[in-house]
Amino acid sequence: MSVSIKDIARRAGVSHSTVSRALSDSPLVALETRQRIQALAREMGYSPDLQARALVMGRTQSVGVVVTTIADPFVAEVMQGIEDAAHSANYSVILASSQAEPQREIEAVELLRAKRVDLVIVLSSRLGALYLAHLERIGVPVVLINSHSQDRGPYTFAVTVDNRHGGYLATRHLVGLGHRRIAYITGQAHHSDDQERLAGYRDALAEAGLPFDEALVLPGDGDVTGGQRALGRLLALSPRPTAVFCYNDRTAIGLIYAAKQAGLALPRDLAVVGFDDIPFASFIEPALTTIAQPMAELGRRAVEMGLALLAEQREDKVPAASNVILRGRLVVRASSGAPLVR
Amino acid sequence: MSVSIKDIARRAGVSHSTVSRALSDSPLVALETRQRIQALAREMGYSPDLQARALVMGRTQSVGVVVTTIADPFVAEVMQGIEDAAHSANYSVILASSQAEPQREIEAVELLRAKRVDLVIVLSSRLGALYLAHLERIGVPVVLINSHSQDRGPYTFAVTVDNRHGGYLATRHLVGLGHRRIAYITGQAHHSDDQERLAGYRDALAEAGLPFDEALVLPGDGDVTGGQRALGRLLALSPRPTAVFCYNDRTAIGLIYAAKQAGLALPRDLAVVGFDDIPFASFIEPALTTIAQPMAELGRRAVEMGLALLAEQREDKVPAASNVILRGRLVVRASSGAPLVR
DNA sequence: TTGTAGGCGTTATCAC
DNA sequence: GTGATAACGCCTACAA
Repeated sequence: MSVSIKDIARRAGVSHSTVSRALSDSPLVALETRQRIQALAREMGYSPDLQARALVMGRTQSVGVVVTTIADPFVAEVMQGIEDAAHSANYSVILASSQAEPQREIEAVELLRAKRVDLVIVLSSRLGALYLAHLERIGVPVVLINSHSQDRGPYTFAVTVDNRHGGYLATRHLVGLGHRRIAYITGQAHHSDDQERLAGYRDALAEAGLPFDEALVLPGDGDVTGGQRALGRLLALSPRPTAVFCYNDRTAIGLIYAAKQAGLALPRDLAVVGFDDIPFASFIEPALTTIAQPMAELGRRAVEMGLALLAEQREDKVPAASNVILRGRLVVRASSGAPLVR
Repeated sequence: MSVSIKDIARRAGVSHSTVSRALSDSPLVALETRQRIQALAREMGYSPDLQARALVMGRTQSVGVVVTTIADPFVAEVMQGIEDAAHSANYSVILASSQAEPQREIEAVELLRAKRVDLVIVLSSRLGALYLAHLERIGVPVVLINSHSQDRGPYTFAVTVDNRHGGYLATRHLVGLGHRRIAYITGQAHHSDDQERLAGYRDALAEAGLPFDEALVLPGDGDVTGGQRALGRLLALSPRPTAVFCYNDRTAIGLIYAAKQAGLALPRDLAVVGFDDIPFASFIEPALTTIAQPMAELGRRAVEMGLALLAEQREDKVPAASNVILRGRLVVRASSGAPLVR
């Protein structure tokens, strides 16, 4: 079928080991033969079998990525960063998506293990301890992106965005505009990202000497629909909040959509701040003020950290790496409005 | 490192071939031993090495996907469909992104070839004949999604959306609302998708007995910025068009954004129709009327077609498959407005 | 400077 | 029923 080093060896009248050496440009083989063989290989359309090589080398030069769904702009952007960094390091990317179904999550990990990837990156967030244990049995470094886990194995690390700081920035911005009653719409329940953003929200309130009011924390689900549904509860509050910080942009977009349908004038009647800065945040009306996550960078850093861990693991060193925490930045657009006049 | 069938064989006191058979549940091995070995394998945390298996089986059970960038909502949605179908068929997905750089496009194909993927899916659209030739040297079935190519090899097929029909639907919708001067904003130059959508636009005009006016075809670039820039030329036309059909949603979003900034009231001053129905099409203001492409289905069908081709190739049959053309559907939202009163 | 031989983890084809 | 043995394509001691 496909041409192998043996085929080349036969045509070149040398042994296959000489071909192998020549193709890896080994100085052990005479320059003349080396070039002759390389030319021949090109002419014959040789393509090395990476699997065969991986089998003997004990490394596949590939990184496995577990996502819930790739059809999420946030995930896709991070993926872009991963692909980019992997490519630079001469690694390839194997994608496994779990659709957030526990069963498929296990299958995904099992697949990556069987593929003998050198490194696993998980971009799922909601991983239980059991799942994590399963993940670590795979025996290669694991890097979690924006996912928390208290007890990790020795080669498991995380790259996260500083949620608490982001929540603080968002809320401080609203406080700075003069808002006193600021609501928060949560993401999925019991999600640590959510807890941290909420903590940042409380930090900013405390700093401004504003009381924290449990009633201003409204449940969302991290998606557009959650934002839409939250509007009703928000309008029912009395006095009505003048501003709202949303767990993420999708929630904010849903909220804005519902608010406009309800006849509110934004941002005058309600200032809105999101989180993520997904690609379309600037194209909704009003354009969304948000905390920009360095998505591609999250991906890049995860790969870099993983490769560093891999190197250390190979030398049996205790990993010197530590978790990476990147800060997001406040992007002010129209949805948070002008300073409040009272 | 990792436990192999030989390790299991040693512990079970049998030969490694028996273990191999037992693990594939072969009836050749006694039920009792079979179960004993399977239990042992589970206990020892055995994971089959897919590469070793692939080496001897001559198939990797993996599909390679070439994209320009995964950080494009359209691409991501199609990818979702691909991953889904691949998973169902017990195939894994290897992602290679080209960033639309010719150099990396070649590298991507080379990588997939070296990985010995059983099937390649290309989602890039702007592929030259040279690139295609390179692609076919890989020797496995190739399925193009939304990409055209006049001369293909025997195992190269395409899954496309019916661009002409989509362009027709979009334009007919505007005609039906009473518009007589309808502009078209193109995508990237010389892109066959673009030519086809334009052809559909002309079909609808012709059907309605409206003249085709070259001056109403304005250059875009397939992205948001192209739409933004097109507004100026559109406003300079006299008489000014009352409606516009855009090559894709991103173009339409850019146009709408610029139009609002210029003080136009949409859709009253200008009715807009896009193409794709990307996730946020319904959240911009006014919500975008568009042609919905069955994105996930494009991906699924590509995988199915590829696997069918693979089966035929293995039996050395002339492929019975033919290109698949899926129709998009018109999704009417606010941006195309109410019927024109004149 | 080159060739020979062994092995990576599988499956498959023989014998027994 | 089970066990040797070869083979897949590659790399790498070790020998020559």
